[in-house]
Amino acid sequence: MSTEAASRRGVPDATVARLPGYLRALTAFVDRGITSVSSEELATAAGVSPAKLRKDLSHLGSYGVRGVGYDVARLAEEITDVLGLARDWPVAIVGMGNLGRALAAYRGFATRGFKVVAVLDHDARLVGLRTAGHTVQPMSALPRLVADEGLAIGVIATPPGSAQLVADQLVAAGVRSILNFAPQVLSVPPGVDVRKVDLATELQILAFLAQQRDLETGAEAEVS
Amino acid sequence: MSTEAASRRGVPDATVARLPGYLRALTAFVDRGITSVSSEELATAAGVSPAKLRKDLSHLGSYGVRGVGYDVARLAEEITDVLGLARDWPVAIVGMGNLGRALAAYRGFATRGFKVVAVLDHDARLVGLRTAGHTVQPMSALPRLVADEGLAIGVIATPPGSAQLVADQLVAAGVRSILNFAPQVLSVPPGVDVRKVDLATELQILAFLAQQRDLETGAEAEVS
DNA sequence: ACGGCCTTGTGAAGGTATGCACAAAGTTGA
DNA sequence: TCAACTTTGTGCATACCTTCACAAGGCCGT
Repeated sequence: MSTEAASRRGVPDATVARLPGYLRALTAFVDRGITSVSSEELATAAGVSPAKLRKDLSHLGSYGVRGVGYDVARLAEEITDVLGLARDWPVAIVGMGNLGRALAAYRGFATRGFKVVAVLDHDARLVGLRTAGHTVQPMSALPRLVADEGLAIGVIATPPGSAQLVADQLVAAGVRSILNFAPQVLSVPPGVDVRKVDLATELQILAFLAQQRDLETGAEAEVS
Repeated sequence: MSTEAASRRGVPDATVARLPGYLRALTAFVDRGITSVSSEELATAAGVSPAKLRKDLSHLGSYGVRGVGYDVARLAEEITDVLGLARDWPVAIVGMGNLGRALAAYRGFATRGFKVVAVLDHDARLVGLRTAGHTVQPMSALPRLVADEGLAIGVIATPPGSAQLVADQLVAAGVRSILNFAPQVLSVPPGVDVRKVDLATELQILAFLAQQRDLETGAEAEVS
């Protein structure tokens, strides 16, 4: 894939991608007052197999007790630590269209280690408007946000045509983590991480699976 | 068109996940009036390596010409066909909160093989309201939508607490493809496909990568 | 007609991820 | 104290994915 592929700190990429799910399941157990879980219970709650869960957790160290299971609070803290969520990460959302406003209003940030410190838009007509408790700022505010607020993560919620420009501006300001909602491949220098969330891609994969299902069902019907 | 069923069944998951990206890049080439591309050009536009692209396309059959490249229109048509996008898939969006409304207003559906045939909400107070050209319908409308409109894909944009219930209702009505935006593991019977889009998970993965970067930079500084 | 030049398609190799099965290790109860 | 029980952690085998390197194959100029 990108620059440094494989595993960092010995934790495989596939495992890292599942850790947030484990953390969410653990948080739910905490809320229900459950203090200890087996790999089977946690795996079910997270939607994976017990073997996979144990293998994943083994990459973080030994935090379970044989014959008993895992201490919910301790494991949650360990995963929080590994993911780097012990502190809050300042996030800025760029692009105040429908999606940008919905993201700005999303309440899930605060409880999961993130804090929206600013919302921005390239369009001067939107600058100054208030939405979801934030005043829309111009792109020129980026350097100050990085310097004063420690802005570390940029969320791109613009139309695809503006996404690369916004990415360039984020990178120029010193942001090195980007979450891109625009259906557009971004080119960024080494040392900058980009992750992509794409509705159309997911739907198209579902369409493929659905068609596959229909074809196979038809084939079976023919055989029998 | 000739070797359909046989070759498509063997398309690896990882390849299927990249096909939408190739299709998008090809569409962009069509718009620019370009009729032929090499694996190198297409790979760059899609953000993958040329070798990976060629291997992926080889799973669909031989649609390139050695020494020349790929015919843009023909390859786009082939991928459209493999993904099952030759026809439009009827989609319903459930949950008219901020995210649901943003999704309902998203214009990318129509051009990519999907058609929003209905938006629904469990809350009776929202039923009847108009948003983005649709009238919000109650959940009880689902069976009719499946029967009359051929509804095939359900998008869940509800709070996590309602997601499982909505999934159950979708499945009961006959929907077998679900795109879940709620941070909640869904349990569905065999034969139903669920894909998940989760903002918080993606941000947490970015946080992990950012922390690794910081740690490694620090470590290098110590060494030198 | 044909040799030179390109780019595809693909075997082979290496690397990752997954699932199985069981030994290791801790707990519980008598 | 100790034996029986439970569940973790992990070695191994397998499947999957990616990358490399090059032979196969088609076009173009002469």
